[in-house]
Amino acid sequence: MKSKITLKELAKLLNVSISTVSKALHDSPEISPKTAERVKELANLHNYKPNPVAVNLKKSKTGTIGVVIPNISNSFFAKVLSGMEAEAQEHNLQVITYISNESLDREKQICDLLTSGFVDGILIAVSEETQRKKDYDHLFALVDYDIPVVMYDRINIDLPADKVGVDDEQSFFEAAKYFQVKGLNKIGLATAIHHLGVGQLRIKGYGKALKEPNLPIMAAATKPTELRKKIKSLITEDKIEAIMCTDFESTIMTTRIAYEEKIKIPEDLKVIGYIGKEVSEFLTPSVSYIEQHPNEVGANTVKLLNKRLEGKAVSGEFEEKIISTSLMHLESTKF
Amino acid sequence: MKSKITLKELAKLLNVSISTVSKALHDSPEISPKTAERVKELANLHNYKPNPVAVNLKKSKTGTIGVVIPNISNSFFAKVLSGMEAEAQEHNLQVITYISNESLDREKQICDLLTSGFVDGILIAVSEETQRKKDYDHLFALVDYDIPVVMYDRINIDLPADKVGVDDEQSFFEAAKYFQVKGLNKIGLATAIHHLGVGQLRIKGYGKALKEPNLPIMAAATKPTELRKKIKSLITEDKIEAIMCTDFESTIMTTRIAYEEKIKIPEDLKVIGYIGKEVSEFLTPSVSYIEQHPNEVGANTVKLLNKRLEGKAVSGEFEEKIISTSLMHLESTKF
DNA sequence: CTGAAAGCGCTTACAG
DNA sequence: CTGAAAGCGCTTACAG
Repeated sequence: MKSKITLKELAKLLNVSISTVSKALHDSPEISPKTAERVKELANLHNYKPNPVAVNLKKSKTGTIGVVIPNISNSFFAKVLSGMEAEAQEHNLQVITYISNESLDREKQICDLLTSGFVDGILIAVSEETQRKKDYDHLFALVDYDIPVVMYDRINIDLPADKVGVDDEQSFFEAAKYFQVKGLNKIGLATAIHHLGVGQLRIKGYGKALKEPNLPIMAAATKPTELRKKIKSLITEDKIEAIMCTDFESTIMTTRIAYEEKIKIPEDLKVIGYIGKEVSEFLTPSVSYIEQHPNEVGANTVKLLNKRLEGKAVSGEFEEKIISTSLMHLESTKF
Repeated sequence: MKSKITLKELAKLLNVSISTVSKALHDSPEISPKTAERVKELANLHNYKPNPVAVNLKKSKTGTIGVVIPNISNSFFAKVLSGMEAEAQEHNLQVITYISNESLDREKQICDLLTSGFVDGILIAVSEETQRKKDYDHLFALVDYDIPVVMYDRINIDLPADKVGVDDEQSFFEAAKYFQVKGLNKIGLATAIHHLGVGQLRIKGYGKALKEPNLPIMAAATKPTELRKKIKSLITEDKIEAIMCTDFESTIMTTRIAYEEKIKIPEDLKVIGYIGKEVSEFLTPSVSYIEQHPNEVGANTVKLLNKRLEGKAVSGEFEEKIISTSLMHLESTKF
């Protein structure tokens, strides 16, 4: 790499000391306007930029934050990352990504790596496997290490850390209520993520809305073939009038099965799904969905971390921020 | 943050010099086995890890690479990033992400930031706007700055840099040939990315396969409403027998229009699209697609950069690696 | 107003 | 075999 000019070299060219150059560039009042001018001019000419590694060593920080993402192909997380990146820019933080691929082992590796001092703080959504096995030791290790941690989205772990979540329970409570108000009684639910905290919250919201004579009717399975069978049964045998899907897989599988079984959406079956706008809008028919505002989730996560990094948060006290969802109506809920 | 133990502190505890500790931990032959043992034991006890910022300052590098991503919600790029991250781990490189949101201005900002020394090398897929306006000055500035750059996916720019691309042209040539062998004559193409290099390559491949009496029949538009009208015309008026779609939008829009127009896929219309597996498999019907092996693209991009960072690449000579695609048959190409 | 010195935490050539 | 010294590039308290 073309060797960048350093303070030392600028100092030599100007026949002043390194301290003077550094102070001049920082607009220190100690420096005479004349010298400051000279220094800045030459610095500009040579396009001087302080070496961030040196600055960080001096300041005992890294200027970076680590983001642990379970699955970047999940468009929710992709958008969360985008929101984080944008917000991080505002605070001059660089975002280092670590992808756990929903694996506990990988997540542990990453957490171990993160204690090496690569980052000033950590944003994490735990992996599916972590939640299933309820193995949180590595997370507590992180916190014990006194490195600021903010959990996002998958936050139902009793960890002393800031958290940013989505109002999962409320979203499905409202969705079910919407159907009830419209006079529907047989409202089903399909889920492939009942083992995840967010899935459980969504199911809980649905359950709260359903009281006699509206009993919960659920299809829950992780294995696609299993789920398919159960959803099919809901649609064809239980003859539900509406279905709420907790995740991408169950949503798109539901539309698929309805198509195969010649059940018309929305005429015979209303559908609300957890699915991104880009896909939802193009489905046939388009599927009404819960908008989770992932950009907001990402931005708020970085904001909480930054607050802590800047020492504006009370040590030992933690914030929990919940982002409200919006129910977006497309064709699949047309009455 | 709990202050991590340093070499200095270890040295004091052991009553030896800092140099000795450092050498012992690096298995230097200069150090007696006995001392080495003592040092390592205490280091382990205190879970000593060298401060990466200090090490990097010493070695005049950052240990990080910057990845510029046009749009992380595009699942192709999301998977590329995943491949990069995995490969970077292998080489002990941290991946810093920068998302340009397909904006030229943002891309310029990022490139400017990247010359500040945050990263050792850069992986970039240029934004749509950059390609449209053919404004590449900031990219040349990067190269002139002597920071290693590897372009990926969108590589049709005459920049002296390593490149990793997808065999876009060949993919559509083969797809068209497939239809021809099956005896189809009226093969259409739909595209929302004809202004992008990769789009042009796909169209070119399609065009090469089509010779009299099979004339190209194309629907090309960036605006959704415009594209919709054109695709509809292809399907209903030109009565094409097969359609090839260059991107997610045109693919999913095509299935949507076919559904609305009651044109049956695959009976009346065969479809091949550029679309990810996760969505494709769940569409109704499922859509045959071009698999681009994004993980491979990502991994190879990092490999090329790493080769250069390690000084194993010849300065002034650049490699171009093309990843072959695979045509994946699902329901939409059933004969 | 300017500069010498110390120091962030490490590595390594050199002296003993 | 061990340690003092220099240095990576910067910042800043202190002396003059």
